[in-house]
Amino acid sequence: MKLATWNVNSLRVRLPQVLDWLTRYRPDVVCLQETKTEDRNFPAAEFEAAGYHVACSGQKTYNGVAIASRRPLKELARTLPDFPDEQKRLIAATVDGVRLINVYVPNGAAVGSEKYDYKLAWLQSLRRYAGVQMKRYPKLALLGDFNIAPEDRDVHDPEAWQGSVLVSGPEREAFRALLELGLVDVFRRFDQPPESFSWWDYRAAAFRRNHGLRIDHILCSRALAETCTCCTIDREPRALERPSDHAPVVAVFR
DNA sequence: ATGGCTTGAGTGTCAAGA
Repeated sequence: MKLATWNVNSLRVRLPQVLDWLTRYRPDVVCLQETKTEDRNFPAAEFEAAGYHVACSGQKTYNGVAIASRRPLKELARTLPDFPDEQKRLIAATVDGVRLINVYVPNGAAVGSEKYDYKLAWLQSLRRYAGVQMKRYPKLALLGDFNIAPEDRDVHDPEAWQGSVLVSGPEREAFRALLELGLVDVFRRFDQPPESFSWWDYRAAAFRRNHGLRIDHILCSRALAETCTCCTIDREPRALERPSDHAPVVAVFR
């Protein structure tokens, strides 16, 4: 199984790039974030024509997540059980016995802000949900845009970013708490190029200068991680005209 | 240099992203 995650920053704008990427890379499953599309406007027909089943949870203007899968999507869930919230940031489904939890973790705006507190509370609730789901589904992937760079090597300029949102201590602790459930960051299971990032600011030629962060992740239960044969970041779509600011992350399982 | 681009909403200009 080839599994991917991609924050597309507006599915309406990025749909041609997404469909082209699906046609060329043929992932079995792709998890999308920041679709910014209400469910009634979701381009389901285009995905189905490309050979994918789709499930979405979207809203106007902000957030929104979706899963496209070549095999049927079962046991769909769209909420964190103990976190009542209007923001559409999670969608879970089972594909061929593998549980997939696709998340768009809140950005957090600035350390100490209301949005930052909301991010940490959301992550605490996610940890509880992931723990419960892992007991029920031995093969599980928690993947998406985590808006956290877990270590300094995931940051182009750790000194400049020191203590700020996306890298702050409490955010990294929340990420480690997910790993402590037994989840594995499969990207780090393999040798990777130095300065591997998944997001680059649109401004200041950040992509050209590789001024990025690694904030998009594929975390797998041990049983699933054991079958992972590679995990890579595909930088190509980031170099296109009118790109998303995020690149897809892809993992392959035998 | 707290800017720098991009998107959606909506038609002037701002919030939000990371």
